[in-house]
Amino acid sequence: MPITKTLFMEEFAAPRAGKKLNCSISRKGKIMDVHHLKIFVSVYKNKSFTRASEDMHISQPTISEHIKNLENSLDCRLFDRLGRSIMPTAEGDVLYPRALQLLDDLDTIQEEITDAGTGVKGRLIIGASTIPGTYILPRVAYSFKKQYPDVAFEILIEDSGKITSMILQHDLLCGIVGARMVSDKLDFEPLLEDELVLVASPKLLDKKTVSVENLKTIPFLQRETGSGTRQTFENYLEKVHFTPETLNIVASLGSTSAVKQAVKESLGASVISRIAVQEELDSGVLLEIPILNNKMKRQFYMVRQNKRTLPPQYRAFCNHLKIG
Amino acid sequence: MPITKTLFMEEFAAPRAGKKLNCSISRKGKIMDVHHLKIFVSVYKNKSFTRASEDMHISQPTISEHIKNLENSLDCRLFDRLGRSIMPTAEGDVLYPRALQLLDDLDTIQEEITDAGTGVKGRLIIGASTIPGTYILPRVAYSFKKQYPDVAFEILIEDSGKITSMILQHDLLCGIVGARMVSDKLDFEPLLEDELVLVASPKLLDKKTVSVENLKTIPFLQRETGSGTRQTFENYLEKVHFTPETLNIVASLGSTSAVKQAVKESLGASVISRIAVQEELDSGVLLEIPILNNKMKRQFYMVRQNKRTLPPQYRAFCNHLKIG
DNA sequence: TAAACAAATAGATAATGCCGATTACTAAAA
DNA sequence: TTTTAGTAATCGGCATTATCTATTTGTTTA
Repeated sequence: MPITKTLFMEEFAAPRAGKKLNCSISRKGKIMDVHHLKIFVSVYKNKSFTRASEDMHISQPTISEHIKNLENSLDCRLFDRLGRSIMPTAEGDVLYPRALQLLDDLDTIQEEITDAGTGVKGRLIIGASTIPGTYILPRVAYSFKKQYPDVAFEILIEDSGKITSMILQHDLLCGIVGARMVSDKLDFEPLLEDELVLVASPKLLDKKTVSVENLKTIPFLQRETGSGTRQTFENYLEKVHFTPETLNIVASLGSTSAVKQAVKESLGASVISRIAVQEELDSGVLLEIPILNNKMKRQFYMVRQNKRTLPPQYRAFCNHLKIG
Repeated sequence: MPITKTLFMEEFAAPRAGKKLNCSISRKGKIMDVHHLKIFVSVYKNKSFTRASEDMHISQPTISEHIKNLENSLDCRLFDRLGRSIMPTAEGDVLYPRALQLLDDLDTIQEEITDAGTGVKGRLIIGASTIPGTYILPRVAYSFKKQYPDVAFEILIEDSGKITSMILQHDLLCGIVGARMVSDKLDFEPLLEDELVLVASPKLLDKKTVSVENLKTIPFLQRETGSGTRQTFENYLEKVHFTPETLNIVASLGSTSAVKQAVKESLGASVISRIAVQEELDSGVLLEIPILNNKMKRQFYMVRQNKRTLPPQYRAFCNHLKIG
């Protein structure tokens, strides 16, 4: 979504008019470069070509040559050669402070680049599907922020399919999802295991267990296509040779909490992440009904483009997830 | 004097501590140069090495090479190569606006240098001895300012010797003096002719003319050593085989107006530029006493170091003097 | 799978940077 | 004046770098 897209595309997309052929046909083709400026500054400070050459550990003829080049590219004299000594011209006097400034700016840029590559700070946008985004990431974000206070942590919750495709389109750098997608561009790294459990309101069902076959007799609530929960469930059904179409689907809902709410209101049963219903199970509002001889394990993955370089705050976050 | 010295020496003299061996032992010895940055900017804008190469009229491998160099010198990746496309890394995103800024600054410097070499503006300090500084330059300055309003005109009045030596020491770029000095470093260009006249108060003398011989009978006021007026006068005496020591010197004074005042008060006679006493001669306060068969002509010169490059406002002033 | 496209690599050549030795010039000293 | 010392410019040559074309490698699309 545009929220995150701007992160990468803002200036990248701007064509910026003007300043076209400014490097085309200059007198000698030579352009004022950084090295020239460094030498100029040294000559100006030392008031001597020879002393500048000692200062910079290069030969005096090289200094002469570079100053000449610089003078040619600027089309002016920078120093009057007076025999025993030199004096800067008006142009030299103008150039000197600017050159110092420019070299300073260059150093600053170098520092900023280094910092951008090592400083754990800035926006950290993690895409996540419902379960990790709601029940896992907030905790992780808290402890991460404590360690790296300069990071602005943002959690973007969409279903697993949406998150994955955003990463494919470079709208997002990494995410935590509950379903793998076949793509050789993406890395999926297993993070933690979850279990889907069949839950129902005690008013709807009070059986202790069900067999797979019995499933088709139960009114059923399901998630939308693209949901990792749904995909895990369907994979499970396939594995146990149960045709999903024979389920008695009473509704398709767009979020875990919507499904949970509907289950609480006895509209049907559903399979939901244990982690998302743990509270309700503990309090007895919902009932877990084990399926005979089977568990629906599912894995959450960290997903990212395998070719993209992650900024340091993202790398730190990935480490944080694996370690703590 | 320090007033003008600062013009050339201010930053020139400052050694500026710190930032010593910062260019010494970097990984590949390569330094981020302007050309690299231009190529980087083009790649970033075009989102493609190939399109950047077309844009800049160099080959694609050259672009690859330069980006690689830049990446090495910054010790980071700037673009992730994704196969068909590229995306800037966080470092690339940081570098881009800075690089644009830096290239802009460079252009600005070029413009400023050009301007410094052609723009008739800024301080214009003209050294002058008493006569030209008092009776000629103010008029010239007025008409010059009218033509070039951006010039700050300053007249520094010292005697001819002082002005000339300041120019020799680079404390001044040009001056107008009434006496030549033998030096192969200086250019003296004749500007205008003046005449020294023998003047006295009517109370002191009422002769119509005097002979050279009669001079020793007259109480005489003279200028200090270094004065162009005095030197011209002594040259004259030498030419007519008159020994200056035989003059009846009653006082040596430090300025033309001091001498003039003293003459008015009948302390003695003196030789003064006609231009400086024209008013008094016209009104009859002072009397011009021609010396038989002789005129004391003297020349004013524009003087400057022959090796120094003059800034544009100085060149414009020199032209102005010759023409108008 | 083949075709098209983009960047990386390789090998060759031209341009440039850099050096040491020398020259030319100036200023100071003998 | 001549000599000496100091400083920048020039020269010839070597080393490095920039750039090119041709090719390879890898990715995406048909």
